[in-house]
Amino acid sequence: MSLRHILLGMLGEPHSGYDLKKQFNQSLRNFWNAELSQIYPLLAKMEKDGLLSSRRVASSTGPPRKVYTRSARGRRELVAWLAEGPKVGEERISYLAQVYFLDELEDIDASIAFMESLRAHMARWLTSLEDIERRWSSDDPRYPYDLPDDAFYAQLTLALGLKKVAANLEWCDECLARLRARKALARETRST
Amino acid sequence: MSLRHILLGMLGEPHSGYDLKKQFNQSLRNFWNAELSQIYPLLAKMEKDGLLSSRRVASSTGPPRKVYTRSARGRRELVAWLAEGPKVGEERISYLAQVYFLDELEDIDASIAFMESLRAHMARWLTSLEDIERRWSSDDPRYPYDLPDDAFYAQLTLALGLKKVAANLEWCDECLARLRARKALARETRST
DNA sequence: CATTACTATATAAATATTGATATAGTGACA
DNA sequence: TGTCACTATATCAATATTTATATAGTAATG
Repeated sequence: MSLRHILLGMLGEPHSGYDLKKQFNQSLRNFWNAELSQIYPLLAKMEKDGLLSSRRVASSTGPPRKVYTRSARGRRELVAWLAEGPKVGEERISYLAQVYFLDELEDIDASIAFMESLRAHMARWLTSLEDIERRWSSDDPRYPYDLPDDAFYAQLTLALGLKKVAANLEWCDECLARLRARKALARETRST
Repeated sequence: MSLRHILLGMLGEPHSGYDLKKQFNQSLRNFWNAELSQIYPLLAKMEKDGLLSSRRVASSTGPPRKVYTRSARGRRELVAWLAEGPKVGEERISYLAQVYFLDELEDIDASIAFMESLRAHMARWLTSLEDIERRWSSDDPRYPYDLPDDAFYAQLTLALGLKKVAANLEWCDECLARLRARKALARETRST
């Protein structure tokens, strides 16, 4: 499991469950997502296990917030996870599984529609990553060089995100070209 | 959930659970993995739900195999999943989460070691994808053009895999260059 | 004929994850 | 005052997933 470790990483600063969910939606989404209904019980369990501590904080905008911070033990567990080395080979990419079985659609136009939709998703995703980059670079004039540690590593993940989404977009275009060629070919074959 | 649909996709041809696991290890691994202990009960459940049918087949190499094939209903469910459009935004990439929190390691040499290990993983991965491509292209002289439907779509996923892993590898090199520059900078700063 | 390696199926227990739903405070607006 | 939108915390039930383990046949080796 990684969510446990991801929360430990996020809780170097105090945050409430609701806070954390917002961070997932804004940036961690790009490599991991979690629902509130998973976050709340996990925070409670991790506190029971001595990895986190919590306190109530009054709020001006709503009910009192329960903010968590990681303990020294929590930090050790996070560091141990990083020290184990990169966890490669556990990736999960649903849309690729779909493409793998796309021949089941029979109708090539349906495949083309699928791929156009995927392309649109990727284009939106790219825009959102570019927005993040713009925001970060206007927040910090040193961007992307000479950043403090946390921003430095976050920038690295963003850089990979940009590269990969751009590769995806290119690939969608190539797929569409090949699908259309295939469609034309099928038409010719039928008419001869 | 997608494993259910992935199994439906794989069971256009009859396969045993053991078979399916081998296919995961060989190629689906690149976008999804599953253990035997998940596959067996799920196959049983899907059969109970009328999505699959099974029969026992004697084997010359070991105990009798239980092979499953999808039913017409199973195929409809697969097609419905594809028709819903691409499932984007559910990706899970553990190693990127790790990079995001790599600043917790404090010691920049530990970060460099992490990234070198990641680079080695990516290099191996790239080799294995290139092997698959070589195998496919020697199996089918028409590769990668003019392929039958199933091979055509499988080839598309392979093409994306190659693109993304290559992008990852490039990115690792850039990261390493930046980490080393950062290390040199830290040394200078300390000595002045 | 004992051991090892490989093929094959399977279950149990523990965890993780999703999807639906409940509850409540605050601020704005009609 | 009612109600809508938003912030916030939380639980339940249903599923999905991982890790460890059990069982057995076949085939080759010594």
